[in-house]
Amino acid sequence: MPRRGRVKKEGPESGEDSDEYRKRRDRNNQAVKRSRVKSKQKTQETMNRVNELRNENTVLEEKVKTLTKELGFLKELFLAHASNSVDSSKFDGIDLQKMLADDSNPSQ
Amino acid sequence: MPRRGRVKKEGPESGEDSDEYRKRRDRNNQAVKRSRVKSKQKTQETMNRVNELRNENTVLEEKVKTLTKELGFLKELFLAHASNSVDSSKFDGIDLQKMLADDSNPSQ
DNA sequence: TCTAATTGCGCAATAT
DNA sequence: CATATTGCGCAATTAG
Repeated sequence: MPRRGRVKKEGPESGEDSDEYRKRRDRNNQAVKRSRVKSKQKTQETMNRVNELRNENTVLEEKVKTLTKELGFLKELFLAHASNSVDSSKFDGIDLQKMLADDSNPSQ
Repeated sequence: MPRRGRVKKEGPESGEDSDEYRKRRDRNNQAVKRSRVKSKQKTQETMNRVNELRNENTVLEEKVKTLTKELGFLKELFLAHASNSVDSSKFDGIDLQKMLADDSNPSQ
């Protein structure tokens, strides 16, 4: 029973003509907006993350600098006072020889 | 000398009809593509930057950890051997009293 | 004023 | 079957 001008459905494509089509389009447009907002937020958060990490990095670098200076000071102090006769074997992963070496970066 | 069928310009809107209009549209479409490619690249680079910074951060944290441990070791070593009679005033920005204090984070 | 770059928006194809 | 994502073109706006 072929009714109407258009035979059956005229095609399952997205271009119906109105009514249900329009409803679907509107909902998709909303989805598109949501998706794009989300995308922009993510991008923004990533940029913020870069700044956070750069700050943490700066703090850590200063920390390393300070610790290195203090370590150098203590080494010199230690060597100046007495350079041998130590028990050691009390701290893990530390090589006394290396640590007391005169290079400014023992642990690398 | 008004030529052509349309009187003058028919309106400065973007919808001329063809020819020059089409040319402008095509050029704009190209510009849009370039702009979007660039935008995506920038986003990608930002994400890469985050990873780089996280790695640097990890390295620095390990460095701080190691230096802190070594420093603790040397302090104990120093205190165990001799806890007084030092000249100091030889290194800038270092407070010997604080440094030799028993807290594990002297410089903060 | 013109051109290129950006940006918001809707459509449709496609991915989830 | 519905929503989410994505490429694409249009037009308005911005920047140069």
